[in-house]
Amino acid sequence: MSDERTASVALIRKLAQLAPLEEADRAAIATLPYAIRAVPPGHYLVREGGSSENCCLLVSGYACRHKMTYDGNRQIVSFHVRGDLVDLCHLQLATADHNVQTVTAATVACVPAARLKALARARPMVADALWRDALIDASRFREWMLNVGRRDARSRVAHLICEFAIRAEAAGLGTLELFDMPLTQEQIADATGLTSVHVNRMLRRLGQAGLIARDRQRICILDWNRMRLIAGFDETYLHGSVAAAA
Amino acid sequence: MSDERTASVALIRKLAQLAPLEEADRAAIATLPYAIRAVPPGHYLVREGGSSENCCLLVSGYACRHKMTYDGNRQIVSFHVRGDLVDLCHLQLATADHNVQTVTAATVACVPAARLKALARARPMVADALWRDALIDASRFREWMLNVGRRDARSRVAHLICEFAIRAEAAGLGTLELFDMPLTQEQIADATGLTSVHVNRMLRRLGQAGLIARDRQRICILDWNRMRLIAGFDETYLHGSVAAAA
DNA sequence: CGACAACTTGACGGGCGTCAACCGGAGTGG
DNA sequence: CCACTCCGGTTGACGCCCGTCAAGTTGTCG
Repeated sequence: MSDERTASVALIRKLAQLAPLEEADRAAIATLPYAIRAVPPGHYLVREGGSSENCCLLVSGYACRHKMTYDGNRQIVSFHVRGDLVDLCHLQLATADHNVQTVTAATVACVPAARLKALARARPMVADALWRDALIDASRFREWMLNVGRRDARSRVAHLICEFAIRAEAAGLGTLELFDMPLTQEQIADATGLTSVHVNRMLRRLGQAGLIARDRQRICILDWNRMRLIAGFDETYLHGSVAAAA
Repeated sequence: MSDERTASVALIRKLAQLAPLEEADRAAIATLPYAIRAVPPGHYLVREGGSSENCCLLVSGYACRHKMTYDGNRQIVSFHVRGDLVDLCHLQLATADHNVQTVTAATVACVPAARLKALARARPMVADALWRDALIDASRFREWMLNVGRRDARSRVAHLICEFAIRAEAAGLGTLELFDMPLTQEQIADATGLTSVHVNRMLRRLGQAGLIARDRQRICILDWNRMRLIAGFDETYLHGSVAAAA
C-alpha cells in the first residue's frame, strides 16, 4: 500500500508539471486503480501490432520505444525514465505501432486505459496534461529525426547525452553534470542510427576532447558550453516548463 | 461563403475519419469561425520559436514541417495534404518547436485555437478526434525515424513514395497507382536525410527497375508488391481506419 | 531569347559500416 | 576459489555508400 501511495504521487507529480491541477484533479487521480509490477531488463511492455487495456507509468528504471525493419534493424525512437507515461497512445489507438521494452530492471504501475480516459473526460486539466505529454513526445521525435537525419555521428551522440542530462535532472535522478545513462553502446547506436563500433569511437573522442568523462554507465559532462555547441543542443523542444506557460 | 462551406465540410470530414461524430458534434464544428487565406509556395505558416493563436486547416495544396540545425541543415519531418490540421500543437504548447511551410501554393482555413480548444472541451468526440490526429502524427514521426535511421537510400525514397500514394488516395487526390508528388528532389532529400544528388540516383534506379514511372512530379507506381518489399512499407503506422476501431 | 531553378550525370573522397580480434567484468558451476 | 562462459566494450584494417563538387541539360517564366 505504500507502493500505491508512491505511484499515485508520481502520477500527480508528472501531470502537475504539465498542467495546473486543482485539488479535485489530484483527488480524482489518487482514486485511479492500478497494479504495480516489477519487470526484468529487456521485458516488453508493449508489442508492435498488439493492443493493451493498460497505460503504464514507469515508477523506476529505464525503458525505450523502438521499431524494427523487416531485415531486423532496430531504431530506438525514445527513452523513458521514472515518471514517464509510456503508452498513452493506447488511450486513442487500438493497435500499437511500436514496441516498448525495459532497458534496466523496472517497476511499472498499470492503469486501466478506460479509467484514465474517463478521468480525462471528467477533468479537463487532466486531459490537457495528458494531451500535452503526447505532444511533447512528438516534439522529441521531431528533434531526434533532425539528429539522425542531419547531424554527424559525434553530434548525434553528444545530443543524446545532453537530452539524458536534462531529463535525468528533471526526474530527480542526478544533476546536469553527473547522471546515469544505463545504456549499452549498442542501444545508443540504435537510438542515433549508428553502429555500436562507431558510437564507441565517438564516445572516446568526446572523452579525449575533455567534454565528458565516463565511469561504467555514469556520465559526467565536463563542459556544457562546448557540448551544447557540438550537439547543436537547444532544450526548447523538451518543453520543460509547460505548465507555467499555460 | 461557399469557401466557408467547403472549409467546414473539410474539417468535419477529417474529424469524422478519426472518431464517430454525432450530429451535434458536426453542428458545433460548423459554427467555428475561421478565415480563409491563399498563400504562395514557400510561405511560412508556423515559425520555430514563434507562437500562434490559430490552428490551420490545409484546404488545398501541400505543406511540410521541418527543423534546422545551427549550420543550416534542414530535416523535413512530415508532409501535409489537403484536409490536414497543420498545427494542433498550438492548442497545448505555447511556442512552436518547428516550422511549417507551404510546398506549393495553398489555401488554409485559420481557426482560433481558443475556440477549437473550447469545442474539444465541450464535445468529447471532437477531443478524441483531435487527440488521435496528434497521435497519428507522432506515429508517422516514428516510422520516418526508422526510415531515416535504419534504411538505405533506395528504401528511404521508395518508402516516402509509398506513403504519398496512400495519403494522396485518402485525401481524394489520386489513386494508389497514379498521383502527384509536387516535391523538388531537394525536398525529398531533406525528408529522407539524403542529398538531392543521391535522391536523383535512387529515383533513376527505381525507374530503371520498373517500379515507378515519373512524368514531372506525377508518380506512377508500376509494381506495388516490389515497392512494398523494397521500402519495407507497412501502412499500419498511418492508422488509416481508426474511427472504425474505436 | 535570356535567366533561373531544378534535374541529371560523372568523378572523387570521406565518414561510417563491416569484420575481426582482444580485453575485462560479472555471473555460474564445479 | 578457480575455470568457464558470455556479454559488452575497445581497437584496428579495410571497403562501400553516399556526400561533395562541378559541369551540362532541361524546362519555365518573363
